[in-house]
Amino acid sequence: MVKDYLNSAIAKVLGSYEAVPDDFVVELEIPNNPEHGDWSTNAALKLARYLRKAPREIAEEMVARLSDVFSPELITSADVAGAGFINFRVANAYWWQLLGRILELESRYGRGSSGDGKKALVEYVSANPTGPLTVGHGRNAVLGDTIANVLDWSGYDVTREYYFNDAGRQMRVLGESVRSQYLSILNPSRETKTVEGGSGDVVVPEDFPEDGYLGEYIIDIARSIASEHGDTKKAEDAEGFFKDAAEKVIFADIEATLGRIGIRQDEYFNERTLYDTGKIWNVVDGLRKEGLVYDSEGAVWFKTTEFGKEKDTVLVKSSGEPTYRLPDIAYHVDKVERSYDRIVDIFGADHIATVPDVLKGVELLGYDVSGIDVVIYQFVTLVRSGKPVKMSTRKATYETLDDLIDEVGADVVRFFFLMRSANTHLEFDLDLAREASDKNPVFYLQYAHARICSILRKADEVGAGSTVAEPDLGQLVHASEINLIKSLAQFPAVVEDASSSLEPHRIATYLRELAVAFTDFYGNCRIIGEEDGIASARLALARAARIGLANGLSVLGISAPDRM
RNA sequence: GCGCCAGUAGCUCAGUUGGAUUAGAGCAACGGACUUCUAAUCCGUAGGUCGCAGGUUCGAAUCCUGCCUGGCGUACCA
Repeated sequence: MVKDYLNSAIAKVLGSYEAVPDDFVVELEIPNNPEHGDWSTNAALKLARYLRKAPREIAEEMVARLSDVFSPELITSADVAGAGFINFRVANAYWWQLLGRILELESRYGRGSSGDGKKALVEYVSANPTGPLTVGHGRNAVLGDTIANVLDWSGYDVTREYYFNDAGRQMRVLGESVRSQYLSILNPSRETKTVEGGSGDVVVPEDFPEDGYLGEYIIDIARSIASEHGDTKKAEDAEGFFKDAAEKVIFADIEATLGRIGIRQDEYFNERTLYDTGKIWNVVDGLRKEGLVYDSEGAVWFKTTEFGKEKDTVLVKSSGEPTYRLPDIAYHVDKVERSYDRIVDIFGADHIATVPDVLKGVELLGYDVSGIDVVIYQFVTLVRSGKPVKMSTRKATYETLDDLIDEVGADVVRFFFLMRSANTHLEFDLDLAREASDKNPVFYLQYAHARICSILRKADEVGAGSTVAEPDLGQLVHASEINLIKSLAQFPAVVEDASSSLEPHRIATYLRELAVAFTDFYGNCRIIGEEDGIASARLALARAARIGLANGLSVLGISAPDRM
C-alpha cells in the first residue's frame, strides 16, 4: 500500500527531529478535493507546537528530506500547500500495479487481516417466537447479518447467534391465545367478546386472554391443530402443548423469513438454559458478595444507584420470577466465558436503558467487558399513504417483514436498512419503496454490475482485445480510468473502517461512488471498437470494476445480477 | 425532571473520527442528450446563517457548555 509506504517514509524523516514526541501519529488522508493530490498529511501543522516553528516552514523542510527518500516510480510529487499540508501524488504505475492485484485476488479483493486468528460473536434478531418478524426486526436482522459479514471480511472467525426466550409471560399468553381460538374452532357457538385491536375492534372468544395476540396467524395455528388433531387436544395445557405447537410454527416462519433475505444463524441460545444450569443464580450470588444485591419487599434488587442510576433495579420479582435483566447479565457472562475477542449485540433503541446495567453487572462479576460492543439502532417508522403505521405485535398492526419483502424484494429491503447509519431514525415509506423501486440506489449499483457483465459478454462475442495475450495496463491514462482505479483502491480500507466502527452503511455509501466512477469511465472510454491494445487494457479495468461492485454487494448480502 | 439518539438543500441522507477560498450525493424542480458496450443511464442549472448562542485553536458540521425541537427510554413488561 502507498499509505504504508508514505507512512514509513514520513516516520523516517521525523525520526531526525528530536523534539517530535515518540507517540506522534502521522495522519494520512485522501483529500476530498482531488486537486490536492492522492494523499495528504497534516503532520507539519501538528508538529508546529512541538518544533516551535511555522507549519509551512516545517513542511518545506520535510518535503526536502522526503524527496531524498521517495522512489520516483511511486511518488511523483510532494508539495506544500495551504496552511502547511503536504500533498502527495502517486505515480500511475502504482495504480496499474494495483489493478493487476485486484484481478488476481478477484473474489478475495477487499478481505482484510485485522481480525485474523480472532473470534467474534454477533448476536442479532433475537426475537421471541410470539409472532412473525416485524419491519423493526428486519432492521436488526440485516444490520447484524451485515456486521457479521463485515467482520468475516476483515478476518474474524464469526459466529452468528440468536438469543430467545420460550418461557415467561409472553409465551404463556401466546399459548392461551392459541388454545382459546382452538376451542372456538371446535365449538363455534362459544361465547365471544369484542376487544380493541390496532385497526379497529376484534371479536375473540370469551376466554381469550386479556393481552392475547390478535394476529391472524394465531387462528391459522389453531386451525391447523384442529385439522391435524381434531378435538383430542381439548384438555391440553395452554403452557404445554399449545405453547409448544405455536412456538414450533412461529419459529419455522421466522427462519423462513430470514432465509428470504439471506440470513441463517449458527447458534440458537435458549434463555432457559441459563436457569437450568443455575447461571442466573451465580450472578445474583456473585453480585451479592460484592454487596450490590439486596432483598426488599420480597424482591431481589441490584444497587444500580451505586453507578449513577436514579433507582435500583429489580432482578428477581417478588413472584420469584427473574426480570429479563438477570438472564441478560448471565447471558453476557456466558458469552464472555466462551472467550470471543469481540462480542457484538444488536439492540433496538428501546433496550438502551438496560445496556449499562448489563455491562456493569458483568464487569462487577470480574469479567473484562472491553470486547463487548453494543450497536443501537433507532426505530423504523413505517409510512403508508403518508401516515405512520403503529407497530405492535400483540395488536397485529404491524407490517410484517415478509410483507415488506413481498412488496419490494429482498435486495431493496437489505439495502434500505443498510444505507443509513444505525443511529438515525429510518423512515420507510412503503408506497415510495414499492412504486419508486426503479430509482432506488440499489438498482443503480446492480445496474452498473449488469452493464459490465453485458460488456464482457459482448466483447467476448466480437473478440475485442483478443489478439493481445497480456493486457498492457500502462495504456490506461485517461482521467476516468485512473479515477476508477483509485476508487477501487479504497475498497479494502472501507471494509476495514466498517469493521472497526461496526458501521456497514459506509460500504453502501462507498459503492455508490464506485458505481459513479465506473459509469463515468463507461461514458468516456469505449472498449468495443477500439484497437486491441487499448480494448484489452480497458477490459481488464472493467473486470476489476465488476470485482469491486460484486464484492461490495456480497458484503452487504445483496445480489449482483449478470443482466437486468 | 433525568438519560440516550438525532437536528446539514423543498424531501431522504453522506460527510473519511478536528482540516484546505467553493459543506457533498440521491429524489423532487428546470434545461439538454438515445443511428453508440444496457437510457434502470448521462451532462448541465438552481437550491445552505450545517437547530440557536457562546467557547476551545493555526482551523469546527465535527470537540466543550447552555438553550430550542423531535424520537426513544426512565416498570416487580420484554
